[in-house]
Amino acid sequence: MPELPEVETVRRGLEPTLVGAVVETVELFRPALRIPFPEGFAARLSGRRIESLGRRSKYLLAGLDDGATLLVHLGMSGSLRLDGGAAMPDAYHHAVAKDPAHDHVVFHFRDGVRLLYNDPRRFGLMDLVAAGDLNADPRLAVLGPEPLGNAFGADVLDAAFAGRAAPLKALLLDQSVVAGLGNIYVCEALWRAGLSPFRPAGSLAGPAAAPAREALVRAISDVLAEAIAAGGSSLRDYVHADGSLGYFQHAFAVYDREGEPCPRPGCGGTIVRRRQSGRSTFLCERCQR
DNA sequence: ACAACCTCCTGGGGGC
DNA sequence: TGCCCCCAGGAGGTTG
Repeated sequence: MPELPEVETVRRGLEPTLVGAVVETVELFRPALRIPFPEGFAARLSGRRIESLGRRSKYLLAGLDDGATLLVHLGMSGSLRLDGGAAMPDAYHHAVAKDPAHDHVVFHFRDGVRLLYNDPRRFGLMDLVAAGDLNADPRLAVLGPEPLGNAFGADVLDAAFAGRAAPLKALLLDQSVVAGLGNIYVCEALWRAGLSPFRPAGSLAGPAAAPAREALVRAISDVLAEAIAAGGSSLRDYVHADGSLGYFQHAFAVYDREGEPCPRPGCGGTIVRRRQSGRSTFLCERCQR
């Protein structure tokens, strides 16, 4: 589910409560999500103070006071919700849609504060990475640059696209090219840049395509920044840490908008849905080339 | 190396 | 109301 803007929204929602908090106990209701929980997961977390809450791509990274890192990925349908505690507004308890059947992990903190990990499809994962070089973890080591960071730019795309016959969309979904994009934001960024998801990536390499690459970089950065500002997109399962919803889905130009008019001024095209390597792609075939 | 599958899992929605 | 099929925001693995 959650792509970079949703994970970042969750991170920001959790940070004020979690940083400085001490884990009292952890309840596990199943042996595994996408992968098994590591040996002694609950015991290793118990008593640990959370020193930081970061994000890399779609991973949440909770730095612990023993130097280890709790790594959390929400997969397609995972969510993290805070519950309880004196600081929690009453309204919160009404906003949260309770779904105890899929609350697979509950972290208990002081004063009755709980953090619930809910994930109907169980494509998410949690793991503990021992103290040391976090970026050497194989899951993080393969990731490309953060799309909102200084290391990402048109030159990165030039190198990634050169000589590639794969469609543009496939490379933007490749987390080793640029980290954090998923189906929604790739569709949206390509529409903004006026580029077809089916176009061979190699056609965007080289000096002649530099303006198109610049437009694409701008489109990616803009759509992600706007989505974060809107609290992400809530489709099916995604909710904020406080149970409220994002609203960037209302700003989609193409995603899930099959049959609607292309919002580009003067275009006059219609949004279509196409099958691309087993997944849905939304685009306007009139203005995306 | 690269590109095109396939798979993990469950729930919601549409069609009949 | 019920059933069946299709669909879903990710990503790692396998196959040619």
